[in-house]
Amino acid sequence: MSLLSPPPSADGSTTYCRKQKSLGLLCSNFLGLYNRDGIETVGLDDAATRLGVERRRIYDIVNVLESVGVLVKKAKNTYHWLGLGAIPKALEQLKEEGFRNNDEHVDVKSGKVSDDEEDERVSSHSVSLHEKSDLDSTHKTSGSFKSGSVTENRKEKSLGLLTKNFIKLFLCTNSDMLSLDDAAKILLGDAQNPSLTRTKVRRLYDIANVLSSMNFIEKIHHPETRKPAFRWLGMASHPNSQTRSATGVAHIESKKRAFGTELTNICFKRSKVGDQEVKLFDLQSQRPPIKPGTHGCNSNQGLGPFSHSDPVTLSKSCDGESNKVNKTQDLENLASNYRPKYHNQALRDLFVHYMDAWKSWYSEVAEMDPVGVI
DNA sequence: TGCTCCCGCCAACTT
DNA sequence: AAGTTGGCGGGAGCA
Repeated sequence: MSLLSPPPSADGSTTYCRKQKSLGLLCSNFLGLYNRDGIETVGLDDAATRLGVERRRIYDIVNVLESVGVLVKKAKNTYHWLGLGAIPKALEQLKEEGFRNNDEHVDVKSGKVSDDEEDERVSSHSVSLHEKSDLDSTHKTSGSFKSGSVTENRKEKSLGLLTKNFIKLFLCTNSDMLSLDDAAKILLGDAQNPSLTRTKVRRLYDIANVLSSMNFIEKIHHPETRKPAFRWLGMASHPNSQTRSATGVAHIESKKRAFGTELTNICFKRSKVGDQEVKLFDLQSQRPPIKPGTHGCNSNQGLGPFSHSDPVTLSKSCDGESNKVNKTQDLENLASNYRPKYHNQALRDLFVHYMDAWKSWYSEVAEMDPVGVI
């Protein structure tokens, strides 16, 4: 049975459950499947078969993951797996790109601007693009595309580019929270065309679900407008960060669906599952289910992209003190293995900052958690 | 009832 | 020409 196949219910039939099919869950399962030692390539057909979904959905996941550096296209149907360790570097590049493009912004403005930027100008929302940083545009990133070509147009609207731009909004601004409306207006098509905007918002939901399943962002509600918003967790994901709990954000433990944050493969009945929802198997951590309301092994999950435990190095959680030591060593090995060799002092400092933050967070978690669990 | 977002059509693109 | 990729929007699930 594939990972996403619905189980038979008591009467032998299978009940359709939308959550089982969510991109967020698919992403978690995808990472659970491939995020381990020895994985070098990912075949799209293989992934689709093993995850029990059609290829189309794999494209969605892969495009978003490629944007954050987890994998890179190698050949037709094949991706090279870089792993979660490549994420910090990818984020740094996005951040750098965002700021760099912001510097070039004047030049961009004088010429043709991307639809994103154009959108920004016609948009009535309050945040200027200069404050929000620039967004990627194929006009700048590729000279090989003829201006106005179908290819360029298609590329401009790609899910991958959209993902990068979405992340840049968080990385290159002071605010760590974006309302759904603002994000859509900044990132997506013609704000004066409701139809186009609606379409683009759908894509934003797709991206947000994947990113939230990886704990890059979380869905919240704006404290004033109560409108849905996304909050960036990736760069400030440890408890020491004041931004995590002291922003005054109204954390609504959403009674609404939170696609992408669910790791539930199983849903016996549509709705009504609610609090009694049973997590049969947490693929993300490769661990048995945790009852709702308890913390146990999962108490510290969900703190940024690092939190997506590598099944190989972290799956032995809950095994006691010796594993805590092993995990620390694993993490240190991981950090040293993936430590970028920055020649840029600023980047080096930034990386050191992240490492310190991570160590600080980890040691705090280790102290809080007597059973050696992340 | 509006928000959310899965699904699959089909056009663009690649081999 | 056949296969791959992925934009797009209809419409169903859900609160």
